[in-house]
Amino acid sequence: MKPTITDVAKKAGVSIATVSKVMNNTGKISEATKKRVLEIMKEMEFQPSFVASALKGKSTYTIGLLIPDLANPFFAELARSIEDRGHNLGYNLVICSTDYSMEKESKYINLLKQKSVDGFILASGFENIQLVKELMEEKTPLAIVAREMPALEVDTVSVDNFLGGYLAASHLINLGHKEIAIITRDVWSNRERLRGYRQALLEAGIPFEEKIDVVEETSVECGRKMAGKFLSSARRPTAIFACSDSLAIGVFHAAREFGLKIPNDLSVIGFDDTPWAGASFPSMTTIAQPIREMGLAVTDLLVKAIKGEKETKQRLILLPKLIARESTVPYSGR
Amino acid sequence: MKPTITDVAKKAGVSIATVSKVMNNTGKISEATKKRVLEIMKEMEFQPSFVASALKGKSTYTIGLLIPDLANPFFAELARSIEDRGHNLGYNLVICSTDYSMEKESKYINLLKQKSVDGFILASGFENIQLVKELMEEKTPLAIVAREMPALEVDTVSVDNFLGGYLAASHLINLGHKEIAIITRDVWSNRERLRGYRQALLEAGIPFEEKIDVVEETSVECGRKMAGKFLSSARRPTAIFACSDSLAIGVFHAAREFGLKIPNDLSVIGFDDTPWAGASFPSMTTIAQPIREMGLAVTDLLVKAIKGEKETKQRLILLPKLIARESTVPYSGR
DNA sequence: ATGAAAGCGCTAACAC
DNA sequence: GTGTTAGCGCTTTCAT
Repeated sequence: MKPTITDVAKKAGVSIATVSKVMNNTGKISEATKKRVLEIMKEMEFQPSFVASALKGKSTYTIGLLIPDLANPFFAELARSIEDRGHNLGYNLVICSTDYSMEKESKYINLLKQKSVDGFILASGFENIQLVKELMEEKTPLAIVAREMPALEVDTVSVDNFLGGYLAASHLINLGHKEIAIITRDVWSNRERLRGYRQALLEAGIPFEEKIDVVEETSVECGRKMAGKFLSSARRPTAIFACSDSLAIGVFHAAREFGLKIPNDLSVIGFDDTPWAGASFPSMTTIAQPIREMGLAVTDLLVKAIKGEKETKQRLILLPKLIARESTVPYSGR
Repeated sequence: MKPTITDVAKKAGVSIATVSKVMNNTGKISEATKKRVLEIMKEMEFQPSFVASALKGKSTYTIGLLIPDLANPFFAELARSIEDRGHNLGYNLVICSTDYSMEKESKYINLLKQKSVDGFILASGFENIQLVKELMEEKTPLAIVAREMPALEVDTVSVDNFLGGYLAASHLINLGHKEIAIITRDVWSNRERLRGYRQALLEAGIPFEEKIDVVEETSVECGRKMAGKFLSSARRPTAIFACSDSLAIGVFHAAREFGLKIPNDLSVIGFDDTPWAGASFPSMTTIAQPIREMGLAVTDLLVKAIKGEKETKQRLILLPKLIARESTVPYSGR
């Protein structure tokens, strides 16, 4: 069996209290005993049990991350950056994919509470606001990322999705496009992007003709199908703004099916700047989210909350950036 | 504070032992008290603490997953499938990215052992065999996925990488290619693919001319650079087998830089069948790994081991499949 | 500077 | 059927 604090104490000829103090660097102990105990611990390969100390009310050094889908490159990257910062700060990550299901959200939250995680990071797509409120009332440390909850006083790191949509549409408008379609999804972030898109059209005096398509799922296939609808319509758009890179890839496919060349026959802009964007052909113009920075920042926020080092809550809004590549060009008549 | 077993016992007017028995459905209790206790538990929203029961030697219902990089689509997908099956069986997943570093491997293993995870799933890229041996000696439940450790008696789920390499090379050979280069990486899975490639060449009587390039990292950029070397060489290959889809995407880029059309001037085949493969242009011929099946199977194996339901260890080898798309065509002279 | 002892919330013998 | 009790491995007062 693994050695326990009692084994160490016995071997060192001291009490378990002394060993505990040495481990935690608390209380007063003579240099001599400290050194001896430390040696014995090394010798026995003693590893204190987190479970036992957690039971005494200390941290589990584990944080729960709830995201819609780990297999989605955006969330995978986000999770990775949270993992990195977490590990640096001594925390492990339990990851749960919710598939945008409120049922799973509350199931996982409850489960992780039973496991005494130190806190939660809730990522974009977390829909159950009521649950968030309950967590806050219980004073469970909590931070939100890639999502905003305007009505709640909660630490948040997000990207300005409105600006992102605005940038995307403005880019196309500046290139001379007037028939600009948008493919979006009915989730919070996409709704903001849509607002930004509308605002840009409005400012440019382009009539807003409901060239909107709402997909059920953020997938290449959905993007393809929806783009197909646009491309087969009477007045087909000269540019399409897809609210995610994978949707945009779907647009690429649809364009090929219709014998349309990107970017000459159709400009396409995506969102996220996942690796796909740079790897596609032609390479994709897109709106980059500072994913890594978001992950790092939200982890710092949560850990500070866990440690009680913070007084005031904050909202950090990072700005997206236009990455102009090859899939968008000036409009050149029909 | 959250109610404890004592609170419930008090309110129900029974002993904590009774409550415990009701919770765990053990021992003998009258239907009447059982019902009453259950009601009180619901009423108080009592959630038993995993930490406390773990301290008594029971499961933590947490499994540790060690993978090279969560942000890599292959591993993200694998992790997601493990997560799914794990959740169905009542387990949570702590994910640690090792970046192929033995140092991180042992750091995370130790940390998770302190946290009393029930078992480990070690994915491809786990290099520290010695560490695996130690875990086995300690009887820590353990399973390996997407990787083989031929010398170890350990539950394993992997894909036949040799066959994968063989399939890829054979496909190109059957298309009439004779100058077939390979871009690979010095990790276990890729070494096997290389062996398969060599075997196919051997059988076809094609002299093996060391048209091999070993990259340091599985990235688009590395693929691009390495392919560049081949394409600028005197006798440039007519086909390239890249040992991963991202590497293959790099080859796509390089080809464009050299003014070569895929597939007419150069056939390219990848490995993994990540979403990139279907989404690329032209769409990529590749070798598909049954990622999801691997994740499910390895989780089942581990959980059985944790529960002590299994006698014998096993190795499950799933077979890869050629997905023929557009990036490979028959060789048609220069 | 060190140790004895009282738990943290729960499980599992064992007694009644 | 139900309750008493002794821990699991550790932290933390409070004596000494």
